[in-house]
Amino acid sequence: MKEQLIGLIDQALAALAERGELPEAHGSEIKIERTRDKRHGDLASNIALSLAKKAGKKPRELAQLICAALPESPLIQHIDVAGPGFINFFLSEDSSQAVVRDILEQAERFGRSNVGNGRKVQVEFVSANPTGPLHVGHGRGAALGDSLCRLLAATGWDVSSEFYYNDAGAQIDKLALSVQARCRGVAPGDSAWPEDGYQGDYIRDLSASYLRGDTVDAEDRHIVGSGNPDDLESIRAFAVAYLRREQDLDLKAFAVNFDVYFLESSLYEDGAVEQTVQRLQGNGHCYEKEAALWLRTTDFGDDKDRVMRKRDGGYTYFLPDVAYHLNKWQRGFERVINVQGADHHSTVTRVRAGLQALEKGIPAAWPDYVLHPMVTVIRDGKEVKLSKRAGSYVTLRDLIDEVGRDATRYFLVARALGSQLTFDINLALSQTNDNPVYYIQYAHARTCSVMRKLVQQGWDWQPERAVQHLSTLQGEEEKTLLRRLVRYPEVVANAAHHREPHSVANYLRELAGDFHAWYNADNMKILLEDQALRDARVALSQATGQVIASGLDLLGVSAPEEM
RNA sequence: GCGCCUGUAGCUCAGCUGGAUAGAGCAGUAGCCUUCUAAGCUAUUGGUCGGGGGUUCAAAUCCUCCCAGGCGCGCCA
Repeated sequence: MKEQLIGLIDQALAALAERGELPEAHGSEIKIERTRDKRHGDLASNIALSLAKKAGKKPRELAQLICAALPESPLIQHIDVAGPGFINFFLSEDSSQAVVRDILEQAERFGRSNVGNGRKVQVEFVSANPTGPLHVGHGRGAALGDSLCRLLAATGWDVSSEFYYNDAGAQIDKLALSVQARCRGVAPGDSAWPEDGYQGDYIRDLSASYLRGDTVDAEDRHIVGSGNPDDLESIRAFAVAYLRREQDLDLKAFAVNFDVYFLESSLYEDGAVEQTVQRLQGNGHCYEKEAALWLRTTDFGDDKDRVMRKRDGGYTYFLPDVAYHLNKWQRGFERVINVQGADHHSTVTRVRAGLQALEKGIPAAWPDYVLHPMVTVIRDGKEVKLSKRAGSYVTLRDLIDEVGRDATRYFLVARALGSQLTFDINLALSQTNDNPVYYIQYAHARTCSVMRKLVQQGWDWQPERAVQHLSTLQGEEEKTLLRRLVRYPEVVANAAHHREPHSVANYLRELAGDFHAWYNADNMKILLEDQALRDARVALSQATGQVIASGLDLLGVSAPEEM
């Protein structure tokens, strides 16, 4: 739609240039925008304002000239020059009514596009350590990452979702020691309790399970606890599997799936970590200092150099991170998006610097990061503290159990990325207008209810017949709803491009509002005796239901048929 | 101290990347169910867009300096 209008304006400008009314190479990009106010038409261009100076004419005068030079088009009903010199386009009714036909024909494909053109993109998210259950912060990452995957897939990308499983390193040692201590009856606070040990109740449950000799069936591993408190290796393997299984269950309850689980330990096993060190040293970006091996990341924009190999010979987390991202690059992902909590933002420059030092031709801004601040949870107006170590804790699963998956996902994804998110449990539980999840789902359920009632009354409805009567959709509320539906493909495309799922959530709330307003409008009834009117209104209702269902699916929220 | 993020109605937040009179929901006020789901609708009150300066036809949006809050600045991840 926009492209077609831009084409028309381009033709007009060329015609004016030919007549000498405009300089030949105006060099201004033609922009078309959705108007905010209905009185300004459907679309508007500021081209006359931005060209006025170069043309040596007053903006309104220039706008008039452009309008006069615009070719005729069936899309356009009429054109206005308004305000300081905007050109407002009022689209013909046919063009907005036609969206109903498009939606009914394309069904769930409506709104999808192919800008990605089958290119590969990887989205890494959650990537929680197997040292405890997932908390609400992970939930935000999961909701964002999964929605982002769906948006990218809807715009033609070949998406692979990945969970980086941090099953090696010091945190895991700490976990194993904490479990061992519990096995031996040592409790947090005792003198024998390991420093910085994990204190949560789940550690106690875990050790009891280990001592019983339980079998753990996780996604990728099956382990039997030996029950021997002295066997730290056995404890470690059991604990990792046990917590892995817990996280699998959390993610399943959240309806989040990953295509690939990548184990950090595999980077050690196949020598990738060692090769990465050698490559970095070979490239001359390393030096030894105080018995540690450093990478000169300051050569690549970092504010200080980083240790790769510690004095004790172990690697810092940073090095496997670089090896991991090299692996992603070698797998052919030209585009990688890492979704992380903002508390990890210092890794961004570090990982990129490490990749640059490899001298593999990786772009300096690769990979992309989506960083989200952490989540605070409030209940009854009071904050619920999150602390894994201390064990007072709102897990993701607690939240799903209490408020449901749909509400949890919606609230975690509906806020702008950069904002600190306050999850209000009471709000998520409320079943009124305050709660946008129910508001949107209710609109969808109503469209389904209309269809059920239609069948009950013995009428039939066929999309092919119905679309012939779309011109009867003349009410103000109907026009508003149509205008909203027309926008859906742009909303999806923009949300994917800017990596902002929340704009889909906002759009759906507005769409649901337009639908409810129409449904409740004076003298408005969908299921009328008059077949032409009934056909058209059912078509509009069905189209709205389809777009709501598609949009909710992008957020991972269900669209119930009745409530 | 340095870096990143945030500041918009009493509250929770949008604001389509520079456009026209800054918008929703909640809360407040006044109305709407013998009619397709009232988990809904209609009307209405409410603003120095944190503050100052700058850029231009045009700034909540871009630049700059302050103020306030969050996060980070480990041989932790």
